[in-house]
Amino acid sequence: MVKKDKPKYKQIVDAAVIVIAENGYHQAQVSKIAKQAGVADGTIYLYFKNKEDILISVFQEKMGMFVEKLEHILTQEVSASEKLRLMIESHFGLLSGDLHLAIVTQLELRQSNHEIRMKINGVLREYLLQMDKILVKGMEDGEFDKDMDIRLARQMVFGTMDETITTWVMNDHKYDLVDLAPKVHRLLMKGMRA
Amino acid sequence: MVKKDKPKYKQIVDAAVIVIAENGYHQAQVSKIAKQAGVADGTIYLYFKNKEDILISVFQEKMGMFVEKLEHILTQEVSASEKLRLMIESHFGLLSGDLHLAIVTQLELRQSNHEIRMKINGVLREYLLQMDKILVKGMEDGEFDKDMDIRLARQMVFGTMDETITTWVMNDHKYDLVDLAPKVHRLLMKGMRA
Amino acid sequence: MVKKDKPKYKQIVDAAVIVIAENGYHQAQVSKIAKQAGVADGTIYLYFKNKEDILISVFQEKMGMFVEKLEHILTQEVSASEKLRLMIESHFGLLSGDLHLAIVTQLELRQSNHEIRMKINGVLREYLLQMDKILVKGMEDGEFDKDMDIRLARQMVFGTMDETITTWVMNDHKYDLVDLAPKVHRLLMKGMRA
Amino acid sequence: MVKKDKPKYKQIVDAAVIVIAENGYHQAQVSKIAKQAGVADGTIYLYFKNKEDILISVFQEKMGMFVEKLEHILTQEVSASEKLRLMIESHFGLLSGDLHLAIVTQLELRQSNHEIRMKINGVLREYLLQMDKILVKGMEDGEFDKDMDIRLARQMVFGTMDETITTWVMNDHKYDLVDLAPKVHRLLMKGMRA
DNA sequence: AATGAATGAGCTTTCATTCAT
DNA sequence: TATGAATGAAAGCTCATTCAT
Repeated sequence: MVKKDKPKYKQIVDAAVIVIAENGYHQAQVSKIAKQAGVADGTIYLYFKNKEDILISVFQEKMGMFVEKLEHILTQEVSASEKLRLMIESHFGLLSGDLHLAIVTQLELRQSNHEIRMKINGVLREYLLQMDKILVKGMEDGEFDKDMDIRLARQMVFGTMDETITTWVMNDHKYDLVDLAPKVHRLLMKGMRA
Repeated sequence: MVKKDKPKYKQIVDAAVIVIAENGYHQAQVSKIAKQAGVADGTIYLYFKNKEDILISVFQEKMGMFVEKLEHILTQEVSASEKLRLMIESHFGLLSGDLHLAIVTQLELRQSNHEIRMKINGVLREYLLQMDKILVKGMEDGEFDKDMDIRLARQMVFGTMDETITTWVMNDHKYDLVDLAPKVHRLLMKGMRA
Repeated sequence: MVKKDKPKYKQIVDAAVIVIAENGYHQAQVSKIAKQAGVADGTIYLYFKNKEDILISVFQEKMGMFVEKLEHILTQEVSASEKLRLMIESHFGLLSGDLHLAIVTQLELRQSNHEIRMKINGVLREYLLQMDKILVKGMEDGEFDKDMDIRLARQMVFGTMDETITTWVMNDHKYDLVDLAPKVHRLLMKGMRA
Repeated sequence: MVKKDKPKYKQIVDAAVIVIAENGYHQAQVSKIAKQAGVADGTIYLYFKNKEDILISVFQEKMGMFVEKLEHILTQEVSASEKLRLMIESHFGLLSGDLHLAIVTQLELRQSNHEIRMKINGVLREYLLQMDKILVKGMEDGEFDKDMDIRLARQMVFGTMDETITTWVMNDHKYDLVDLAPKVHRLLMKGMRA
């Protein structure tokens, strides 16, 4: 049984999300995370190399949920456009359902230093690669414009989603994020349609 | 002559950009900025209230250039689509021409704490308001889809640009950013066209 | 076991007395106190909220000895005049026995800022209240002048003692302070006698 | 014409008293004193060696008034007891008439460092020497107890006065200080009477 | 495995003093 | 004489990490 499977590992990761969301990135001290997790400060270091390792693990563990959902969507027998819609909806849905997580990924974790952000980007890459598969499929099937620059298209899709979520978080979740999914989908589709 | 017009004010702001770009946000100590600016540590405090004030001033001073360019574009007698193209080109151009600034705005300044980012967002808002004017104009003139949600459209435009620039910065400016402007414009236009 | 009972608490308070006495109030840096106490700088902050808290604690801990002695004297079955004598003798004796403490209370701690001195005065008040009990008892028993203004009498007693001790400290303890107690007692008694 | 006679010298000393009284010793920066005096920071250093020199000068200039009054009292053809009464009354009167000065001498200046306080004590000595003359005269004339220890008596007189004034200042001058003079005189006289 | 007391490096800001004008 | 912009040394406090128990 590896460390990641032990109950305290997840306990600490979840505690980190809560502490960061409630206190902000710069006020999320290791001792606070330990207290929230119900363990001693020193115990943290039996499961994580250092504080940075906790933060990256938070992103890995949680991003994993997004990748899994996306992989599931990819196996479905529907059009690329529909897959895109499902992805947006699922992405918005996951964050709507965990406000702490939304705050952490959209606002707080972006305050981390260069090195951590680079490692986070490594984790994010996997998600973007899956996203690319939808775009490629759509172009092959003639649903999306064959002349699209894949990278630009991906940046538009991800940039639009990201900007939409961040605005929603910064407006204190005043409106329903998932309700926006169809509109965002339609807007993006118009841009990419063949 | 107010403080902002004195040569040392700009000297320190420019030094801050260089130091933050080269050392990262968290390694940009006041003493480093002072040294780069060629003044004593204490001199900084004759021109800025505190460190936070330096960082916000960096954003204000530099963002000012973007707003000015955009205001100039808005006065031109061209179509909304053409204005959008000019905006993207000008935005990409300014950052291409100052790699330090690009690093600072796209990566480093986002690591600042909540309070500073809120103030930065205040400055950014002005830019987004100008951007909205282009979108509204386009919708009124029948160039852009009259049924667009302005906020979503703005998020798509800004999100796409932002994501494109950040990717470029994180890839060490390996390719020419301005060259991407027409493609980004075309992609966004397709999405917004009437 | 509360913080005040832990050995390091007293260790740090005692170190503070020595450092302040030997270096002066304004040269008593936290790092010096930590070094003298044989702990790390950070350890100080496990036992004290901040530097101010150390200084107030010094006064509280040490003044506590004076109050205890005085309370003991008050329980004794002797005349008010004799209690006054015992108080003066005991007060002079405690400071004679700890020259560092004498310097700190008579000279250095008075250089502290307004806020600290106000808190110190709070501690001192308890001592003065006990002192008042002696004066009231003496007036009730007909030993002291019944028409005395209690506040003025207390100011004479405390002012004379304080001035006597301060002069002794500033003269580098050249003579024996306790030897002066009977004379001071006689002088004060003459002033207050019925 | 020496520096002390120039108008700016007194201007700065008076400014210092006001600034210290209104802001507290530790918030009385040189620049604040300069501003209050209506001169440039640098000008201060044309009249005073350093900040310490300003503070000592404040005490010298103001204490001079007390010594002059006392010298005048000494020339009068009255009993020692009456001289003592005049001294207390005049001392209380001068401070009652200049609340800023009272705050500065009784509270703020005592926060200065060891060195400054030593120099202040030098100035004070002159006053105490004059005070001794009254006590000696009283003992020679048989008004005061011939067996008194002069130093102790002086400490009682000065300590009582000082404690009385400080209490009055700390109680925000709620009552009239000069009104207390006769009572203080009577109390001290009882203690010293032959 | 778990604890938590102890460590100590690191940084912003103030302000007395100087000196070129 | 007078100015005031510039200087730069100095210190309290935090918190990630360790390690003896």
